[in-house]
Amino acid sequence: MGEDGRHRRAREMREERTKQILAAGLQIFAEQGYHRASVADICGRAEVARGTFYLYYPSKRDLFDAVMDALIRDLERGIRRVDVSPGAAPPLEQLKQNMLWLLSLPRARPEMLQVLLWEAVGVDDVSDRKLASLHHRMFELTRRSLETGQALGLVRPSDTDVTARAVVGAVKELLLSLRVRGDLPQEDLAHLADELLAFATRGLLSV
Amino acid sequence: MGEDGRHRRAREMREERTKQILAAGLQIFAEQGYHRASVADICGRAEVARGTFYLYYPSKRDLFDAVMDALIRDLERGIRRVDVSPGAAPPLEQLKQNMLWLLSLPRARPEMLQVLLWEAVGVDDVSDRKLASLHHRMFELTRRSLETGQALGLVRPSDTDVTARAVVGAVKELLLSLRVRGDLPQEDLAHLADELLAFATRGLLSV
Amino acid sequence: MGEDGRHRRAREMREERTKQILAAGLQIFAEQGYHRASVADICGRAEVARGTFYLYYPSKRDLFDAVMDALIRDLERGIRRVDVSPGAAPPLEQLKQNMLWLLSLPRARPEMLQVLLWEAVGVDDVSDRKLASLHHRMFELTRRSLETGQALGLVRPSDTDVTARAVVGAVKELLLSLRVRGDLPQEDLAHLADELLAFATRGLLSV
Amino acid sequence: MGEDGRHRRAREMREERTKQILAAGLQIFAEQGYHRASVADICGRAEVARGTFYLYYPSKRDLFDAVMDALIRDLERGIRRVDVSPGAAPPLEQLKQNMLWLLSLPRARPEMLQVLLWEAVGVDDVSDRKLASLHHRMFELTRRSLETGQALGLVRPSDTDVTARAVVGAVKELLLSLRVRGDLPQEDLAHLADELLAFATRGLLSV
DNA sequence: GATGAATGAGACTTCATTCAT
DNA sequence: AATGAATGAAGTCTCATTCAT
Repeated sequence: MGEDGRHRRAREMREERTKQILAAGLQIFAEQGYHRASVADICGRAEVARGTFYLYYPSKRDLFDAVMDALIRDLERGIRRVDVSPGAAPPLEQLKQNMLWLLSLPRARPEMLQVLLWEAVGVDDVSDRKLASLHHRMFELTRRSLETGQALGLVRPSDTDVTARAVVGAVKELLLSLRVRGDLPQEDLAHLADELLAFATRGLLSV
Repeated sequence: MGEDGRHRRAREMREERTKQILAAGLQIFAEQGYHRASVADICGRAEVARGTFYLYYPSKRDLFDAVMDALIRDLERGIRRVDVSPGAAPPLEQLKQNMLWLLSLPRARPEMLQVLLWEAVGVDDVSDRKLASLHHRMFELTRRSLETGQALGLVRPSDTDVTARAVVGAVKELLLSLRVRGDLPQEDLAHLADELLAFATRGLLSV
Repeated sequence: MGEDGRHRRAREMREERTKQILAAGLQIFAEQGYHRASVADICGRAEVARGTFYLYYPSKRDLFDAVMDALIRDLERGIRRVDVSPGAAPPLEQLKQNMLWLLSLPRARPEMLQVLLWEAVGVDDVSDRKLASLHHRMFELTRRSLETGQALGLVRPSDTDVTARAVVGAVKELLLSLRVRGDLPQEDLAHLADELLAFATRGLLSV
Repeated sequence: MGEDGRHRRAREMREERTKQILAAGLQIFAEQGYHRASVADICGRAEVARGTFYLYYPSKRDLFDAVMDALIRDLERGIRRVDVSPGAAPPLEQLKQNMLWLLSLPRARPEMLQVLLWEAVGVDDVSDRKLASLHHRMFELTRRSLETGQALGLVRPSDTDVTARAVVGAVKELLLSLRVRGDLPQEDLAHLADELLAFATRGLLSV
């Protein structure tokens, strides 16, 4: 139908614009943080007028929510739950894959980490809850993995509530420290992952 | 003599007020973060007029700096460098003492952690630099301890650049997660410290 | 074409608003002086919101500069340098024309004189420099005219540094005194000009 | 009486302090103008506490009034009315004396001129009225002198309303221009006075 | 009387959001 | 749908004046 085609076209353009503003928001929020970023900045980057902005997002706050939601979705999409079914790759190998993917983020998606690990922190209650919730899922994923490992006899008995947090914290910290050093060669990522896994699996003590 | 006394009195009162406003700022910043906290809020908490505020701090920004400086000073004061001279307590014991002290902070100084680990993040370049600097010192402290441990044969060979970050991250994460649960019994702290140390020293794998 | 028209229209409206606020500023500054005039007053007179003001002028100070610049431009535009080329009107006649134009200002542009001769005095260093500069140009114009007159043998020898100032001062004073009497008939202006010129040319003494 | 002595002493000290603050006010107002001068500045110069200020003057505004009043009194005290009684010095000589005294002011009392000719201009309605009133007395003095001169046949017929203003303006202008050049030798004053009187008596034209 | 810390009204300015075109 | 000029609430900071000591 002509009607349908026109409608579809309109919808597609609308989605296009929505994404365009979202992308601009991501960039600006990553560069300046929520408070220093002005709606004018974002419109400038998105190359739309200030009024247009409000046709697509009800407020600066809502755009920030959308940016966070998109980042969180992308982040969680990349993480593979460890598969312990018979025939799957060894759990440690799977872990390392996850680790490598995470460690690739500072290079591949620097603004993602800049926003999720830094600029979104303490913005307001809503964003804090979003972060807490993301964090909680990462933590639970880790904790359940550890418990599975314990059930399989791979992981020594421990308070997974504590150790899962320690693991999550170690990873976050490494990502945070990579966030600043702009460029690091791919080979190093493997080294980092190895070191991190060695630390997590065998600890620091010799023998 | 009388002159001296009057001067001393005046100075003391000035210091008192300075601290009073600092304390109010700490509370308000911890509760609301830098951006949502208004000078009026802080004055309300400190029970002084708005003009009074500016007799003691040149601006809201400067008060925030002072708050951060005080917190960082308190934090670093509490951390004891591990003493490896003969006759000192065993290094792990010393580490555990540090850990226990840190883990007591969510209870003893909840606003300290709220500000240093959360609200000060991403406020502006100055506060970010302060945090980065604090963080760097913590990291270096840890890294040097690990290197000392390696030299003594206690710590297995590893890239201390990575492992030190992992350790710092694990501790930060635990503090961050304790920050929200207001009340936790003293005995648990020892358990947490033990678990954390066990994780860091022996890793996760069984055997 | 349509693009051009829209742009031109927008530019015109912008210039209109700029002038509208400039005019309001002139009125308010003339009525109240720089310090008692608030941005709110000016916006009230211009019938725009406070925020609108800052779309057109970066600050109250800048508006005052713009007001002064416009007044100074208008003032200097009205003054004709005396033409001594052969065939030109007699110098005294030309002087009288200038004088008449100046003397018309209290009626035609009362706020101009109110601001330039009164309210801008002592506002701050920038405005003082602007006034000094205007004043200097008036003085030099007068001094050079006197020197030309001396070269032509029309003006008696004298220290033109002194006499030029005296002339400028006499004119300023007359303008200042006319500033308050709102209404005076046009014919009087000719009388004033005649008296002033008679004073300046022949002095006070009889014979 | 002891009582009397104590009271007198107290009164004298009060007057002393009053003058001390007045002097500080004069200096600060001359340096910075009314609006930029803060009560704190004045107290600093007077070496009294801020509270003390208000024991002697009800407000900054009132101090400014007092400063102006003192300056105006000093100024008018120095001006001698031309004495036309038989046996008195020739009127022009008396005029020159007045002129010389006025021209000595930029050196002798620079702050007086700075305040009366510049900083007090446009401060507010009260100070404007004071200036207008001073000005009016100077004008009337001049006008009556001219009329006396006309009655004696010394001064040519003219609209004294205009010429008196011209004379006052010329003098003011010269004072204003001297205000800035800090140092000029005493002999020059005579020259200036001569030039000014020559201008006023004989005008500019040759023959 | 002297002090100076405290007060709070008031000014300027920013910027998220609205609205007429 | 798109524009961008206009809006005005809200926030920071200054400084003349008051008041407890």
